[in-house]
Amino acid sequence: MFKTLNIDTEKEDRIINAATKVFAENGYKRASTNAIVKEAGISKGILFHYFKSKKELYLSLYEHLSDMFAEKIYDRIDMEERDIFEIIRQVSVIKFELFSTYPDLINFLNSVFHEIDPEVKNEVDKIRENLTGSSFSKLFSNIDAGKFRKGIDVGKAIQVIYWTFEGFANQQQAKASSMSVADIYKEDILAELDSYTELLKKSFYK
Amino acid sequence: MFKTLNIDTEKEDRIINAATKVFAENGYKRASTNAIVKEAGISKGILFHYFKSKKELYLSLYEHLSDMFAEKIYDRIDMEERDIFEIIRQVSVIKFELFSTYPDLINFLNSVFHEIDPEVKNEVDKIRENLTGSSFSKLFSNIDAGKFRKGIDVGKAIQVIYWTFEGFANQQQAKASSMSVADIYKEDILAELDSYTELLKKSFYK
Amino acid sequence: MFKTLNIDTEKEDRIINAATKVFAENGYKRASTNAIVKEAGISKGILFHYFKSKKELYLSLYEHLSDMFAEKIYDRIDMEERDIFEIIRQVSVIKFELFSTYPDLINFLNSVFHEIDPEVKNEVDKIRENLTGSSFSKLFSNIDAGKFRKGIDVGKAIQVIYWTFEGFANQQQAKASSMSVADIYKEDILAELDSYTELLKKSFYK
Amino acid sequence: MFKTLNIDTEKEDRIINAATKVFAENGYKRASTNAIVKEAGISKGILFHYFKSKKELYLSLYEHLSDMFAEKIYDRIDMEERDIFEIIRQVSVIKFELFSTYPDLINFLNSVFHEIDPEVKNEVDKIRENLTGSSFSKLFSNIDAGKFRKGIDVGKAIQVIYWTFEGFANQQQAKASSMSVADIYKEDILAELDSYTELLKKSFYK
DNA sequence: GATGAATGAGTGTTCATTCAT
DNA sequence: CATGAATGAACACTCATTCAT
Repeated sequence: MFKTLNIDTEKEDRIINAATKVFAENGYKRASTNAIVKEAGISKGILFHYFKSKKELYLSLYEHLSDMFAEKIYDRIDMEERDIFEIIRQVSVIKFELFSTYPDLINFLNSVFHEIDPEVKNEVDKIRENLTGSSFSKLFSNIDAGKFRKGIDVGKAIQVIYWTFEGFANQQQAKASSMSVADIYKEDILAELDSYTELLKKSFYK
Repeated sequence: MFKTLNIDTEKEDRIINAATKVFAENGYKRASTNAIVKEAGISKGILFHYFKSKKELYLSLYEHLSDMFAEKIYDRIDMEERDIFEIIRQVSVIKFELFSTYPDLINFLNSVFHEIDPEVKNEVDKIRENLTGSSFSKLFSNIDAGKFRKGIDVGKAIQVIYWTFEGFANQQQAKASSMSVADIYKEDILAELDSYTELLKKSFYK
Repeated sequence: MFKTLNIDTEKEDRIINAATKVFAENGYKRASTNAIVKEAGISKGILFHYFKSKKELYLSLYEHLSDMFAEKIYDRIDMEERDIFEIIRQVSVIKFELFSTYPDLINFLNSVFHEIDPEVKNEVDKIRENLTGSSFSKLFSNIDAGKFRKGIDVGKAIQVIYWTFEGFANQQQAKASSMSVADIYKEDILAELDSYTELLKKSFYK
Repeated sequence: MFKTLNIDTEKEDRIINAATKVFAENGYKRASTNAIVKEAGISKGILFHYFKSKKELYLSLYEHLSDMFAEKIYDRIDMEERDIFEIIRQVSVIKFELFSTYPDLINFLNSVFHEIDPEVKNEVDKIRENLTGSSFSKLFSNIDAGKFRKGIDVGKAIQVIYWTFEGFANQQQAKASSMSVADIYKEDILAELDSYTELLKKSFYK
């Protein structure tokens, strides 16, 4: 399942959504297959017919959703863009939108990122390497270094920019966890994000 | 326990160390009280005599270790220092040293930071607010804004600096998880850290 | 199935072989119909189309293989022979040969013999009575009692001879389970068997 | 448990008896820990507190009961006896008595003997080697070979005697499974046993 | 005839928590 | 204070059997 296109997409979707939600809310260990089948409206047996173990379900789901996530990003991003701020801004906007549309998806990917359960940690890391190794570098491979001021180590500057946007996203998400989803995607947030962009441009660019 | 000074400090220490280790390695849900009492060499009964539930043990431990952690930082930091890079650098160095000496402590605090189990998430957040709300602002309350170039939003610049150091620390820790502890605290790391300092100083300072 | 001649003999054979193997290795309860269909390369549905339950498959298989086994014995045995040692020796040799050729068959029949699962025990016993009741007595009905020494209870002597060969066979099989099948049928074994024959002849015969 | 004397002998006994019965009636795989705890009147948890798995329970039980069984035999047997028929007769009588008193015990040991479940087969064999290796040879080490007729291979004769009594016991037990326990230990059986003794003595002894 | 997805009761095992000693 | 035996609900997973296709 997940790897090949399936006719019974509707049931597949129900499993994906249910598992995503339950894992996102509880982490690997606490998430119970009982909760997943209940949420998906399927029987215990069929879950283990598709996935031979909870672990396999978790890892398949991670791989599937990571792929899907990357795909959604690349679908909408302008690959000709060579300004790093513009690239990261586009990514941020897409992430925010995805979060509004599929909050569980993002929450699941975040929770996988920080999962420490030894039962899955190693495999998660292995999958992550395959994915991000390629995608991260692809995203930033095309940057126009000519825009940076002389004397600036461009590689490190990119890191600083990346960490800034990451930190900002985390900060927003921490705030968001106490809001309703409806309030999250706002002009205010983008405005604040842009003020960071401005600060860093003023500092790093010619 | 933990709040009041206890005569039986030796047993208290054994519990702290055992619980820290087991929670750090497994997260809240997967950590079993059996593993903790075994590691600590105490009986099941006495653990639940001191702490009325696993949850209370977890939260008390978090509060205790957070306090201890903050204390260790403040003990060694030069509170007269007004240069933000110097402050953060000091904090970073202390963190690295603590990690070498008490790896479980840092791993526990990190795992708590990312814990999503609904059974403890809310209380963890509440405790965190109490701690960081005060300590973070105290650390940075004294910053000399005069060093920043004109037109720079100092508050945001501080955030950028903070996120940079945080991102750097995470990056190092990810690398470190595949090294032996002995190899972690090295001149190389500090040198690289300093190159980020230099980059940011060049960009933000007059 | 099994009772009537079937056109699709090839599929029938695959089921027989698969079920024999899986039941032989695991006993009734532990043997799973999944393992059988997988081994046979057939679908779940068709197995339950042919046999309405696992129990029926097991009992039919037992009956079928018992019949086949008896048939193979009677096919090759000299029915004119009236010396009990010669008869039992012939049977033993045929058994050894069958075991080399169809180890699963013998292992299955042995495992059925000792099966204690209440779900099948009664029916197994009933089938066994039908078979051995007739075949055992037929085999020994023709014995030449005149060869035995006076004063010997011939019926009991036959029992002793039978138990001896049975005990010997079990002993060899226990040894054999730690050997490769290739090493089992050997002159050594027959020589040892003959030394028991000699001992009993010397003791029971005139 | 089982290895050391326990104060709570009464509960231990309930577990032993319950497990013996359930395993005896169903074999390893089919026996359910649910049935055992119900029969013993204990909770699920405490069973797994004493024995970390069903497998460990099974093997411990086998070791314990084998020991106990051997002990009961050696306690009552006359170790000075040098006549093999007398020795085997004594053992048979004790076995029959034990079977009347503790039918589950004997049934359990028999079922273990023929257990083929790969999950326990190897360990069972290992335990059996430890036990029977020593006890069987001890029992027969003292035999008076002078009583046998010249030309008789004494070692093989002993095997024949042993297999005869074993075969007889199996035959009786097969009959017994369709009788009530009350009818089993009877003069008739011993009389028949003695007629086999007589036959073999007449044949093997001077 | 033939498939294999689907069911749900059943399994062995874990675990926070209690309580008699 | 201190112990660890005891509980029972919850867990991941299995499996004979059914049935729509």
